[in-house]
Amino acid sequence: MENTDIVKTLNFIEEIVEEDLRNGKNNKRIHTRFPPEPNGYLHIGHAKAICLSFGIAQKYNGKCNLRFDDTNPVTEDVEYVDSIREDIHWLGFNWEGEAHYASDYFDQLFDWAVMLIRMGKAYVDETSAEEISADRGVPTQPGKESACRNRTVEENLDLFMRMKNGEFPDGTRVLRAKIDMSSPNMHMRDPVLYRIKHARHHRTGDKWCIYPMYDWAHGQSDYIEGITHSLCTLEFEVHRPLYDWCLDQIAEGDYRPRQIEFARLNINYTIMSKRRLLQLVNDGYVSGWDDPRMPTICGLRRRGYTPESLRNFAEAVGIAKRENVIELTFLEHCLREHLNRIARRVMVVSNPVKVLVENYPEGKVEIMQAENNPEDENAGTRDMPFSRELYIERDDFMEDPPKKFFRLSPGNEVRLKNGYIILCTGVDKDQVTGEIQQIRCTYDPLTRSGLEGSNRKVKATIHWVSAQHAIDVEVRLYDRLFTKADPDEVEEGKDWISNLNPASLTTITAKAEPALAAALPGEKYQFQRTGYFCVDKESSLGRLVFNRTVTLKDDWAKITAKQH
RNA sequence: UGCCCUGUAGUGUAAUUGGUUAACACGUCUGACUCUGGAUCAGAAGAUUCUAGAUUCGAGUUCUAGCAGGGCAACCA
Repeated sequence: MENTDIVKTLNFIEEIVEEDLRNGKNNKRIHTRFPPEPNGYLHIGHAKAICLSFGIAQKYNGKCNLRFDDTNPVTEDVEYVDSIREDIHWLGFNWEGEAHYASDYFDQLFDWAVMLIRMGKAYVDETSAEEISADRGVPTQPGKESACRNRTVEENLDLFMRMKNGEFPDGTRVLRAKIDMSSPNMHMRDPVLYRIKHARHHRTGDKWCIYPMYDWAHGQSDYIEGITHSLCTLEFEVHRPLYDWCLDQIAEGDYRPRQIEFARLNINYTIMSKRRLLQLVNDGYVSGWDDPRMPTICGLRRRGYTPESLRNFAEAVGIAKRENVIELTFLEHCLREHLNRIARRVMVVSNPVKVLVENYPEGKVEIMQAENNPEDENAGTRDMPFSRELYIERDDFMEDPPKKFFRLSPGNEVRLKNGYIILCTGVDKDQVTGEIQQIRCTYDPLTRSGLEGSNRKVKATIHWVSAQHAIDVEVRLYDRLFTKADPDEVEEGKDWISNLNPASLTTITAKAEPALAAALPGEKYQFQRTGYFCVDKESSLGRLVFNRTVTLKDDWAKITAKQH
């Protein structure tokens, strides 16, 4: 009776939020944001961040903005903007109001930069990029101050205006903050605030030829939007002093957004870097961003993942600052948990072998009733034709079975799910190759599913389809993209590409029960005893294509694996 | 060698904020049940809480010193 309630503990960010709430900080407002750069597709790591920032807002009655961090026009594109919006909605989240863009704030950011110059805290530097980099020094040694560091305010103002007006070519000048060239934090060694890029921006067009850097844009954007908790991944930890510094220069009053960092998601057998995902696409290792093997949200969607399963995964994985590698099998567990509840069951034989039921009348067809989903009593039933010639899975028969093999073998009985109990009487083999061409059986008419005679104990139940009624479908069997848990673990001279799994996609033609003929793209099924599958977007009524989302757990496979 | 962050079963996350027997989930192993070798149910194994000191009646939690891992030296975000 007592102590059965498991109190859901808070993660460290929720603790901070609740403490801020207790202290009445920001008038008890909670406002987060998700700030993707539109230069690639969202992946499951972003899904974690999305669930966090939107989830915190939901939980504490706050708001969450979507803001495109579009300060670098040369890598960014509207194609990505659209996909990002779609993916967030698909995951089940809605941002507050309209989507925001850092580029919406370019005017304000510029004015603040001018203000900074007037305060003597920023200067135009015409040192080359290489020299600036060299002068910044190394972490263990202080940097060297630029010769431009002590220009007059007037000179800086004039130069900055001319930068803005397009008088200088790309890369010839930057605006730098004047902070501390000997800071142990490299980011405080007079960071670049603006650079010249004569590039067309996807939103502001040709209005600007100078663009703010991340550090000069991000905190200010948070500030403008009234963000209270700005959640980001660990690599921005060292930026926080700069984030705070920038805000202190421009902020009036007490309000400050607060940056909090958490550890990014890593999953074994998986890569998450945008650069590498792009390489997989560009070099043709996968068919596109939404290839079902990709960890992108659109790839997972096409693979058959559900938003629920991804949200549950993000919740279960938790939030902390410690580096982590989640097991891919855990993601799959979260997936199965949901699919088990919602997927309609059907029978599909992927590697068929013919069964002849010798004592079943030729030409006779019976209609069997099959439960659509034992986990959902409202799912109803469907009809399955039964006849004299059937297909079963080749793996479900063994001529000379080992001890723990419970399925069909000569002299043994097996139950055909929703059908009859059959007894194997023999096999017909190709005389030359020895390959089994047909399995001979007899059926017991009293054991039809639902009849009393069927209540007999039989060791195993297998799936089947009626040969004359079955339809051919294309099935794409997907497996993990990499052969190594850590794709970076490579021999001398090789790179992560060499760890790509050559068997990550196998395409087969399978025999499906006729009820599947009307399957529509996106629909999710459980092929009984095999796995979860969804109808691919390339599928059509005449030519069905299924993607294997994930296999069912398979204890038999575990047993056989152990014997080797 | 500078600065910052992080070290808790195989994996991830907890631990009433210094309180006694370190919890939960996944995984692993047993068993039960089953017209999916799925699902479900019951149980078990598995941790010197990175190490060594210190403070304390009491330390996973505080302090010091080490060690290990990660991050930081883009006109990327």
